[in-house]
Amino acid sequence: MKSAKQKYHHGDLRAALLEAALAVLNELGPRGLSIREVARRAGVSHTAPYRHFADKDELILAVVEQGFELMQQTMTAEQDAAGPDPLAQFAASGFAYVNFALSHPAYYRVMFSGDLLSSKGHVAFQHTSSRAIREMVTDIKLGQEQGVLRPGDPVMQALTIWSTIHGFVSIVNDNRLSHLVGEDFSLDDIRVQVLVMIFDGLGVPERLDK
Amino acid sequence: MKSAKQKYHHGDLRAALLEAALAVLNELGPRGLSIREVARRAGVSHTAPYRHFADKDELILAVVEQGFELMQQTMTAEQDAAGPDPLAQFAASGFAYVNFALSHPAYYRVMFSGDLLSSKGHVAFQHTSSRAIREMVTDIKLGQEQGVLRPGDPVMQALTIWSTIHGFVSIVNDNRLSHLVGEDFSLDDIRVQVLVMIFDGLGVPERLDK
DNA sequence: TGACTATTGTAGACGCTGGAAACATTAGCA
DNA sequence: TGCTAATGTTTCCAGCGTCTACAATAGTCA
Repeated sequence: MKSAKQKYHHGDLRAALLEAALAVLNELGPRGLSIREVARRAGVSHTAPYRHFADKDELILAVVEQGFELMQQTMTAEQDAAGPDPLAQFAASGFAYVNFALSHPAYYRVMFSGDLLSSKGHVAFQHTSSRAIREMVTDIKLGQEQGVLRPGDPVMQALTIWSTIHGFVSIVNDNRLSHLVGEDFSLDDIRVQVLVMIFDGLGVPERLDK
Repeated sequence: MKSAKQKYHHGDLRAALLEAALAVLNELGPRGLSIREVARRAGVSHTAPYRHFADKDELILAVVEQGFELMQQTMTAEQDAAGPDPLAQFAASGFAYVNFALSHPAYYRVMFSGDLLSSKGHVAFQHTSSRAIREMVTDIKLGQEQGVLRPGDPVMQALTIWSTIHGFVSIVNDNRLSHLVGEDFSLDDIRVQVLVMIFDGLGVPERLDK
Protein backbone atom coordinates (compact mmCIF):
# COMPACT_ATOMS: atom_id res chain seq x y z
CA MET A 1 0.00 0.00 0.00
CA LYS A 2 1.26 3.42 -0.92
CA SER A 3 1.49 6.25 1.55
CA ALA A 4 -1.51 8.05 0.17
CA LYS A 5 -1.34 10.88 2.66
CA GLN A 6 -1.88 13.80 0.36
CA LYS A 7 -5.18 12.94 -1.20
CA TYR A 8 -7.57 15.84 -1.54
CA HIS A 9 -10.41 13.79 -0.15
CA HIS A 10 -9.68 12.24 3.19
CA GLY A 11 -11.81 9.13 2.94
CA ASP A 12 -13.36 9.11 6.38
CA LEU A 13 -12.74 12.53 7.77
CA ARG A 14 -15.72 12.45 10.07
CA ALA A 15 -14.42 9.50 12.04
CA ALA A 16 -10.92 10.95 12.06
CA LEU A 17 -12.24 14.19 13.49
CA LEU A 18 -14.12 12.40 16.26
CA GLU A 19 -11.02 10.44 17.13
CA ALA A 20 -8.90 13.57 17.16
CA ALA A 21 -11.46 15.39 19.29
CA LEU A 22 -11.38 12.66 21.89
CA ALA A 23 -7.58 12.70 21.90
CA VAL A 24 -7.60 16.45 22.43
CA LEU A 25 -10.05 16.11 25.29
CA ASN A 26 -7.76 13.56 26.87
CA GLU A 27 -4.58 15.55 26.41
CA LEU A 28 -5.60 19.18 26.68
CA GLY A 29 -8.90 18.99 28.51
CA PRO A 30 -12.16 20.63 27.53
CA ARG A 31 -10.68 24.11 27.31
CA GLY A 32 -8.12 22.88 24.81
CA LEU A 33 -10.76 21.50 22.47
CA SER A 34 -10.93 23.69 19.38
CA ILE A 35 -12.13 22.90 15.92
CA ARG A 36 -8.89 24.19 14.54
CA GLU A 37 -6.78 21.91 16.73
CA VAL A 38 -8.92 18.93 15.78
CA ALA A 39 -8.60 19.80 12.10
CA ARG A 40 -4.86 20.21 12.51
CA ARG A 41 -4.56 16.71 13.98
CA ALA A 42 -6.63 15.26 11.18
CA GLY A 43 -4.36 16.99 8.69
CA VAL A 44 -6.98 19.13 7.04
CA SER A 45 -7.74 22.81 6.84
CA HIS A 46 -9.49 24.45 9.76
CA THR A 47 -12.78 24.76 7.92
CA ALA A 48 -12.96 21.23 6.63
CA PRO A 49 -14.82 20.02 9.76
CA TYR A 50 -17.71 22.27 8.80
CA ARG A 51 -18.50 19.88 5.96
CA HIS A 52 -19.33 17.25 8.57
CA PHE A 53 -20.54 19.24 11.57
CA ALA A 54 -22.61 22.39 11.47
CA ASP A 55 -20.68 23.91 14.35
CA LYS A 56 -18.55 23.08 17.35
CA ASP A 57 -21.54 21.95 19.39
CA GLU A 58 -22.43 19.34 16.82
CA LEU A 59 -18.91 17.99 16.82
CA ILE A 60 -19.04 17.65 20.59
CA LEU A 61 -22.49 16.12 20.40
CA ALA A 62 -21.18 13.51 17.99
CA VAL A 63 -18.43 12.63 20.46
CA VAL A 64 -21.08 12.37 23.17
CA GLU A 65 -23.20 10.07 21.08
CA GLN A 66 -20.24 7.88 20.32
CA GLY A 67 -19.45 7.75 24.01
CA PHE A 68 -22.97 6.66 24.89
CA GLU A 69 -22.86 3.97 22.25
CA LEU A 70 -19.57 2.65 23.51
CA MET A 71 -20.76 2.66 27.10
CA GLN A 72 -23.99 0.95 26.18
CA GLN A 73 -22.06 -1.72 24.30
CA THR A 74 -19.71 -2.53 27.15
CA MET A 75 -22.55 -2.50 29.65
CA THR A 76 -24.70 -4.94 27.74
CA ALA A 77 -21.65 -7.10 27.07
CA GLU A 78 -20.90 -7.34 30.78
CA GLN A 79 -24.53 -7.92 31.52
CA ASP A 80 -24.71 -10.78 29.05
CA ALA A 81 -21.53 -12.28 30.47
CA ALA A 82 -22.94 -12.26 34.00
CA GLY A 83 -24.96 -15.41 33.66
CA PRO A 84 -28.69 -15.99 33.90
CA ASP A 85 -29.36 -14.41 37.29
CA PRO A 86 -31.12 -11.05 36.75
CA LEU A 87 -29.65 -9.55 39.88
CA ALA A 88 -26.16 -10.55 38.93
CA GLN A 89 -26.82 -8.95 35.58
CA PHE A 90 -28.01 -5.81 37.28
CA ALA A 91 -24.89 -5.60 39.42
CA ALA A 92 -22.64 -6.39 36.47
CA SER A 93 -24.12 -3.60 34.47
CA GLY A 94 -23.57 -1.23 37.41
CA PHE A 95 -19.96 -2.30 37.63
CA ALA A 96 -19.56 -1.80 33.92
CA TYR A 97 -20.93 1.73 34.22
CA VAL A 98 -18.41 2.63 36.88
CA ASN A 99 -15.55 0.98 35.06
CA PHE A 100 -16.38 2.75 31.84
CA ALA A 101 -16.55 6.13 33.56
CA LEU A 102 -13.29 5.61 35.40
CA SER A 103 -11.35 4.25 32.46
CA HIS A 104 -12.68 6.78 29.92
CA PRO A 105 -12.81 9.99 31.94
CA ALA A 106 -12.71 12.21 28.86
CA TYR A 107 -15.70 10.45 27.35
CA TYR A 108 -17.64 10.46 30.56
CA ARG A 109 -16.97 14.11 31.26
CA VAL A 110 -18.05 15.28 27.86
CA MET A 111 -21.08 13.01 28.02
CA PHE A 112 -22.30 14.32 31.33
CA SER A 113 -20.82 17.71 32.03
CA GLY A 114 -22.92 19.59 29.52
CA ASP A 115 -20.73 22.61 30.14
CA LEU A 116 -19.15 22.13 26.78
CA LEU A 117 -22.33 22.76 24.89
CA SER A 118 -23.54 26.32 24.62
CA SER A 119 -27.27 25.68 24.73
CA LYS A 120 -28.65 22.73 22.85
CA GLY A 121 -27.76 19.17 23.49
CA HIS A 122 -29.94 18.61 26.48
CA VAL A 123 -32.60 17.25 24.22
CA ALA A 124 -30.21 14.70 22.85
CA PHE A 125 -29.41 13.43 26.34
CA GLN A 126 -33.00 13.09 27.45
CA HIS A 127 -33.54 10.05 25.34
CA THR A 128 -30.52 8.21 26.65
CA SER A 129 -31.17 9.13 30.27
CA SER A 130 -34.79 8.13 30.15
CA ARG A 131 -34.02 4.81 28.50
CA ALA A 132 -31.30 4.02 31.02
CA ILE A 133 -33.63 4.81 33.91
CA ARG A 134 -36.41 2.75 32.41
CA GLU A 135 -34.16 -0.27 32.09
CA MET A 136 -33.03 0.07 35.69
CA VAL A 137 -36.61 0.35 36.83
CA THR A 138 -37.48 -2.86 35.02
CA ASP A 139 -34.59 -4.67 36.66
CA ILE A 140 -35.51 -3.35 40.08
CA LYS A 141 -39.15 -4.37 39.72
CA LEU A 142 -38.00 -7.83 38.78
CA GLY A 143 -35.83 -8.03 41.86
CA GLN A 144 -38.67 -6.89 44.05
CA GLU A 145 -41.00 -9.51 42.65
CA GLN A 146 -38.40 -12.13 43.41
CA GLY A 147 -38.16 -10.79 46.94
CA VAL A 148 -34.46 -10.05 46.81
CA LEU A 149 -34.78 -6.27 46.61
CA ARG A 150 -36.32 -3.96 49.15
CA PRO A 151 -39.83 -2.78 48.46
CA GLY A 152 -40.31 0.85 47.52
CA ASP A 153 -40.82 3.05 44.52
CA PRO A 154 -38.53 1.55 41.88
CA VAL A 155 -38.22 4.87 40.06
CA MET A 156 -36.84 6.53 43.16
CA GLN A 157 -34.58 3.62 43.84
CA ALA A 158 -33.23 3.74 40.32
CA LEU A 159 -32.70 7.47 40.57
CA THR A 160 -30.88 7.07 43.87
CA ILE A 161 -28.60 4.37 42.54
CA TRP A 162 -27.85 6.35 39.44
CA SER A 163 -27.16 9.43 41.56
CA THR A 164 -24.72 7.57 43.74
CA ILE A 165 -22.87 6.00 40.86
CA HIS A 166 -22.77 9.18 38.83
CA GLY A 167 -21.73 11.25 41.82
CA PHE A 168 -19.03 8.81 42.77
CA VAL A 169 -17.37 8.60 39.38
CA SER A 170 -17.66 12.37 38.97
CA ILE A 171 -15.92 12.96 42.27
CA VAL A 172 -13.19 10.50 41.42
CA ASN A 173 -12.72 11.80 37.89
CA ASP A 174 -12.60 15.37 39.12
CA ASN A 175 -9.72 14.30 41.31
CA ARG A 176 -11.31 15.21 44.58
CA LEU A 177 -10.25 12.13 46.45
CA SER A 178 -6.47 12.42 46.21
CA HIS A 179 -6.24 13.11 49.90
CA LEU A 180 -7.93 9.81 50.67
CA VAL A 181 -6.11 7.68 48.14
CA GLY A 182 -2.77 6.41 49.31
CA GLU A 183 -3.41 7.14 52.96
CA ASP A 184 -5.50 4.22 54.04
CA PHE A 185 -7.23 3.23 50.82
CA SER A 186 -6.43 2.53 47.22
CA LEU A 187 -8.77 3.70 44.53
CA ASP A 188 -9.77 0.11 43.88
CA ASP A 189 -10.67 -0.37 47.53
CA ILE A 190 -12.83 2.70 47.45
CA ARG A 191 -14.54 1.74 44.23
CA VAL A 192 -15.43 -1.72 45.40
CA GLN A 193 -16.57 -0.59 48.83
CA VAL A 194 -18.78 2.14 47.42
CA LEU A 195 -20.34 -0.27 44.95
CA VAL A 196 -20.97 -2.80 47.68
CA MET A 197 -22.53 -0.09 49.76
CA ILE A 198 -24.85 0.92 46.95
CA PHE A 199 -26.17 -2.55 46.30
CA ASP A 200 -26.10 -3.38 49.98
CA GLY A 201 -28.42 -0.49 50.68
CA LEU A 202 -30.73 -1.88 48.06
CA GLY A 203 -30.80 -5.32 49.56
CA VAL A 204 -28.73 -7.18 47.02
CA PRO A 205 -27.04 -10.06 48.80
CA GLU A 206 -23.28 -10.48 48.82
CA ARG A 207 -22.64 -11.65 45.35
CA LEU A 208 -20.18 -8.90 44.55
CA ASP A 209 -17.05 -10.86 45.22
CA LYS A 210 -15.72 -10.80 41.71
CA MET B 1 -26.11 61.17 46.29
CA LYS B 2 -24.79 62.11 42.91
CA SER B 3 -24.63 59.68 40.03
CA ALA B 4 -20.89 59.21 40.28
CA LYS B 5 -20.75 56.71 37.45
CA GLN B 6 -17.79 58.04 35.57
CA LYS B 7 -15.09 57.94 38.20
CA TYR B 8 -11.77 56.68 36.96
CA HIS B 9 -11.39 54.40 39.94
CA HIS B 10 -14.27 52.04 40.44
CA GLY B 11 -14.16 51.66 44.19
CA ASP B 12 -14.66 47.93 44.51
CA LEU B 13 -14.09 46.54 41.08
CA ARG B 14 -13.07 43.13 42.31
CA ALA B 15 -16.43 42.46 43.92
CA ALA B 16 -18.24 43.93 40.93
CA LEU B 17 -16.36 41.60 38.61
CA LEU B 18 -17.22 38.55 40.69
CA GLU B 19 -20.86 39.55 40.69
CA ALA B 20 -20.83 40.12 36.96
CA ALA B 21 -19.10 36.80 36.37
CA LEU B 22 -21.79 34.96 38.30
CA ALA B 23 -24.50 36.79 36.38
CA VAL B 24 -22.86 35.80 33.10
CA LEU B 25 -22.66 32.19 34.22
CA ASN B 26 -26.34 32.29 35.03
CA GLU B 27 -27.41 33.93 31.80
CA LEU B 28 -24.99 32.72 29.16
CA GLY B 29 -23.57 29.58 30.72
CA PRO B 30 -19.93 28.63 31.08
CA ARG B 31 -19.18 29.05 27.40
CA GLY B 32 -20.40 32.63 27.53
CA LEU B 33 -18.07 33.55 30.35
CA SER B 34 -15.37 35.84 28.99
CA ILE B 35 -13.22 38.36 30.76
CA ARG B 36 -14.25 40.96 28.22
CA GLU B 37 -17.95 40.37 28.80
CA VAL B 38 -17.47 40.56 32.56
CA ALA B 39 -15.50 43.79 32.19
CA ARG B 40 -18.20 45.17 29.91
CA ARG B 41 -20.87 44.53 32.53
CA ALA B 42 -18.76 46.15 35.21
CA GLY B 43 -18.35 49.16 32.95
CA VAL B 44 -14.58 49.04 32.67
CA SER B 45 -12.10 48.38 29.91
CA HIS B 46 -11.39 44.83 28.90
CA THR B 47 -8.00 44.75 30.60
CA ALA B 48 -9.06 46.24 33.91
CA PRO B 49 -9.79 42.80 35.42
CA TYR B 50 -6.11 41.97 35.12
CA ARG B 51 -5.41 44.39 37.98
CA HIS B 52 -7.37 42.06 40.24
CA PHE B 53 -6.92 38.60 38.72
CA ALA B 54 -3.79 37.24 37.10
CA ASP B 55 -5.80 35.45 34.41
CA LYS B 56 -9.20 33.99 33.63
CA ASP B 57 -8.60 30.94 35.79
CA GLU B 58 -8.02 33.10 38.85
CA LEU B 59 -11.24 34.97 38.24
CA ILE B 60 -13.12 31.69 38.04
CA LEU B 61 -11.33 30.40 41.11
CA ALA B 62 -12.40 33.47 43.03
CA VAL B 63 -16.02 32.79 42.06
CA VAL B 64 -15.55 29.20 43.20
CA GLU B 65 -14.15 30.30 46.55
CA GLN B 66 -17.02 32.70 47.05
CA GLY B 67 -19.44 29.90 46.25
CA PHE B 68 -17.88 27.57 48.79
CA GLU B 69 -18.00 30.27 51.42
CA LEU B 70 -21.65 30.97 50.76
CA MET B 71 -22.54 27.27 50.81
CA GLN B 72 -20.60 26.72 54.01
CA GLN B 73 -22.40 29.66 55.62
CA THR B 74 -25.89 28.46 54.74
CA MET B 75 -25.04 24.90 55.75
CA THR B 76 -23.79 25.85 59.20
CA ALA B 77 -26.71 28.22 59.63
CA GLU B 78 -29.19 25.40 58.93
CA GLN B 79 -27.22 23.06 61.11
CA ASP B 80 -27.32 25.51 64.02
CA ALA B 81 -31.04 26.05 63.53
CA ALA B 82 -31.72 22.31 63.68
CA GLY B 83 -31.68 22.04 67.44
CA PRO B 84 -29.41 20.06 69.72
CA ASP B 85 -29.80 16.59 68.20
CA PRO B 86 -26.61 15.73 66.29
CA LEU B 87 -28.45 13.56 63.82
CA ALA B 88 -30.99 16.24 63.09
CA GLN B 89 -28.08 18.59 62.52
CA PHE B 90 -26.51 16.10 60.18
CA ALA B 91 -29.67 15.76 58.15
CA ALA B 92 -30.24 19.51 58.16
CA SER B 93 -26.81 20.12 56.77
CA GLY B 94 -27.48 17.57 54.04
CA PHE B 95 -30.72 19.28 53.16
CA ALA B 96 -28.93 22.61 53.07
CA TYR B 97 -26.36 21.19 50.67
CA VAL B 98 -29.02 20.03 48.27
CA ASN B 99 -31.00 23.23 48.55
CA PHE B 100 -27.95 25.35 47.88
CA ALA B 101 -26.99 23.32 44.84
CA LEU B 102 -30.50 23.41 43.40
CA SER B 103 -31.11 27.10 44.02
CA HIS B 104 -27.67 28.25 42.88
CA PRO B 105 -26.95 26.02 39.91
CA ALA B 106 -24.42 28.40 38.41
CA TYR B 107 -22.41 28.49 41.61
CA TYR B 108 -22.59 24.75 42.08
CA ARG B 109 -21.60 23.98 38.54
CA VAL B 110 -18.57 26.21 38.55
CA MET B 111 -17.60 24.90 41.98
CA PHE B 112 -17.68 21.27 40.96
CA SER B 113 -17.39 20.95 37.22
CA GLY B 114 -13.72 21.75 37.05
CA ASP B 115 -14.05 21.90 33.29
CA LEU B 116 -13.81 25.64 33.39
CA LEU B 117 -10.29 25.65 34.71
CA SER B 118 -7.49 24.83 32.32
CA SER B 119 -5.21 22.99 34.71
CA LYS B 120 -4.78 24.36 38.19
CA GLY B 121 -7.57 24.70 40.68
CA HIS B 122 -7.70 21.12 41.79
CA VAL B 123 -5.36 21.94 44.60
CA ALA B 124 -7.68 24.65 45.82
CA PHE B 125 -10.58 22.21 45.98
CA GLN B 126 -8.73 19.50 47.85
CA HIS B 127 -8.82 21.48 51.05
CA THR B 128 -12.54 22.09 50.91
CA SER B 129 -13.40 18.53 49.92
CA SER B 130 -11.23 16.98 52.57
CA ARG B 131 -12.61 19.23 55.29
CA ALA B 132 -16.19 18.49 54.25
CA ILE B 133 -15.56 14.75 54.29
CA ARG B 134 -13.83 14.94 57.65
CA GLU B 135 -16.79 16.75 59.18
CA MET B 136 -19.19 14.16 57.80
CA VAL B 137 -17.05 11.37 59.15
CA THR B 138 -17.11 12.94 62.60
CA ASP B 139 -20.89 13.20 62.52
CA ILE B 140 -21.26 9.63 61.33
CA LYS B 141 -18.97 8.28 64.03
CA LEU B 142 -21.05 10.11 66.60
CA GLY B 143 -24.22 8.57 65.25
CA GLN B 144 -22.67 5.13 65.31
CA GLU B 145 -21.60 5.53 68.93
CA GLN B 146 -25.13 6.51 69.79
CA GLY B 147 -26.36 3.43 68.02
CA VAL B 148 -28.61 5.25 65.58
CA LEU B 149 -26.41 4.76 62.53
CA ARG B 150 -25.42 1.52 60.91
CA PRO B 151 -21.97 0.23 61.71
CA GLY B 152 -19.37 0.31 58.98
CA ASP B 153 -16.43 2.34 57.79
CA PRO B 154 -17.54 5.95 58.33
CA VAL B 155 -15.23 7.20 55.60
CA MET B 156 -16.92 5.00 53.04
CA GLN B 157 -20.34 5.91 54.32
CA ALA B 158 -19.50 9.60 54.09
CA LEU B 159 -18.18 9.13 50.58
CA THR B 160 -21.29 7.25 49.55
CA ILE B 161 -23.61 9.90 50.95
CA TRP B 162 -21.65 12.67 49.33
CA SER B 163 -21.67 10.76 46.05
CA THR B 164 -25.41 10.34 46.13
CA ILE B 165 -26.10 13.95 46.98
CA HIS B 166 -23.60 15.30 44.50
CA GLY B 167 -24.79 12.97 41.78
CA PHE B 168 -28.41 13.81 42.42
CA VAL B 169 -28.02 17.58 42.28
CA SER B 170 -25.76 17.27 39.24
CA ILE B 171 -28.33 15.20 37.40
CA VAL B 172 -31.10 17.62 38.28
CA ASN B 173 -29.06 20.70 37.45
CA ASP B 174 -27.99 19.21 34.15
CA ASN B 175 -31.67 18.89 33.33
CA ARG B 176 -31.68 15.16 32.88
CA LEU B 177 -34.90 14.51 34.72
CA SER B 178 -37.34 16.55 32.67
CA HIS B 179 -38.99 13.41 31.40
CA LEU B 180 -39.77 12.36 34.97
CA VAL B 181 -40.89 15.71 36.27
CA GLY B 182 -44.50 16.50 35.54
CA GLU B 183 -45.46 12.97 34.69
CA ASP B 184 -45.92 11.39 38.06
CA PHE B 185 -43.61 13.44 40.26
CA SER B 186 -42.75 17.02 40.98
CA LEU B 187 -39.16 18.04 41.50
CA ASP B 188 -39.89 18.60 45.18
CA ASP B 189 -41.27 15.09 45.52
CA ILE B 190 -38.17 13.68 43.94
CA ARG B 191 -35.84 15.73 46.06
CA VAL B 192 -37.45 14.75 49.31
CA GLN B 193 -37.76 11.09 48.39
CA VAL B 194 -34.15 10.84 47.35
CA LEU B 195 -33.00 12.52 50.54
CA VAL B 196 -35.14 10.20 52.61
CA MET B 197 -33.70 7.27 50.74
CA ILE B 198 -30.17 8.40 51.42
CA PHE B 199 -30.61 8.77 55.15
CA ASP B 200 -32.85 5.77 55.27
CA GLY B 201 -30.13 3.61 53.84
CA LEU B 202 -27.84 4.90 56.54
CA GLY B 203 -30.22 4.02 59.31
CA VAL B 204 -31.38 7.45 60.29
CA PRO B 205 -34.91 7.14 61.69
CA GLU B 206 -37.83 8.99 60.19
CA ARG B 207 -37.19 12.46 61.38
CA LEU B 208 -37.14 13.98 57.95
CA ASP B 209 -40.71 15.16 57.98
CA LYS B 210 -39.94 18.85 57.78
C1' DT C 1 -0.34 72.29 50.94
C1' DG C 2 2.33 70.00 47.41
C1' DA C 3 5.20 66.51 45.25
C1' DC C 4 6.33 61.39 44.90
C1' DT C 5 4.88 56.84 44.32
C1' DA C 6 2.04 52.83 44.18
C1' DT C 7 -2.39 51.51 42.69
C1' DT C 8 -5.81 51.17 39.43
C1' DG C 9 -7.71 51.90 34.96
C1' DT C 10 -7.09 52.55 29.52
C1' DA C 11 -5.44 51.90 24.61
C1' DG C 12 -3.65 49.18 21.36
C1' DA C 13 -1.42 45.11 19.67
C1' DC C 14 -0.68 39.96 19.00
C1' DG C 15 -1.98 35.33 17.98
C1' DC C 16 -5.62 32.42 18.86
C1' DT C 17 -10.59 31.04 18.13
C1' DG C 18 -15.46 30.01 15.68
C1' DG C 19 -17.56 30.75 11.64
C1' DA C 20 -19.18 32.77 6.84
C1' DA C 21 -18.24 33.14 1.85
C1' DA C 22 -16.12 32.13 -2.34
C1' DC C 23 -13.39 29.02 -4.68
C1' DA C 24 -10.97 24.38 -6.04
C1' DT C 25 -10.84 19.50 -6.46
C1' DT C 26 -12.70 15.20 -6.81
C1' DA C 27 -16.21 11.15 -6.79
C1' DG C 28 -20.20 9.29 -8.66
C1' DC C 29 -23.27 8.90 -12.04
C1' DA C 30 -25.58 10.02 -16.74
C1' DT D 1 -16.96 11.73 -21.43
C1' DG D 2 -19.08 15.37 -19.06
C1' DC D 3 -22.25 17.17 -15.23
C1' DT D 4 -23.26 17.70 -10.50
C1' DA D 5 -22.95 17.14 -5.76
C1' DA D 6 -19.81 16.34 -2.14
C1' DT D 7 -15.74 17.53 0.04
C1' DG D 8 -11.70 20.32 1.08
C1' DT D 9 -9.14 25.14 0.80
C1' DT D 10 -8.45 30.12 1.09
C1' DT D 11 -9.57 34.29 2.71
C1' DC D 12 -11.83 37.17 5.76
C1' DC D 13 -14.25 38.87 10.02
C1' DA D 14 -15.27 39.66 14.89
C1' DG D 15 -14.43 38.09 19.55
C1' DC D 16 -11.30 36.11 22.82
C1' DG D 17 -7.11 36.01 26.43
C1' DT D 18 -3.23 38.41 27.44
C1' DC D 19 0.98 41.44 26.90
C1' DT D 20 3.01 46.19 26.89
C1' DA D 21 2.97 51.01 27.22
C1' DC D 22 0.54 54.79 28.97
C1' DA D 23 -2.90 57.79 31.94
C1' DA D 24 -5.32 59.01 36.05
C1' DT D 25 -5.98 58.84 40.68
C1' DA D 26 -5.24 57.87 45.96
C1' DG D 27 -2.21 57.75 49.75
C1' DT D 28 1.77 59.28 52.04
C1' DC D 29 5.09 62.17 53.80
C1' DA D 30 7.64 66.69 53.42
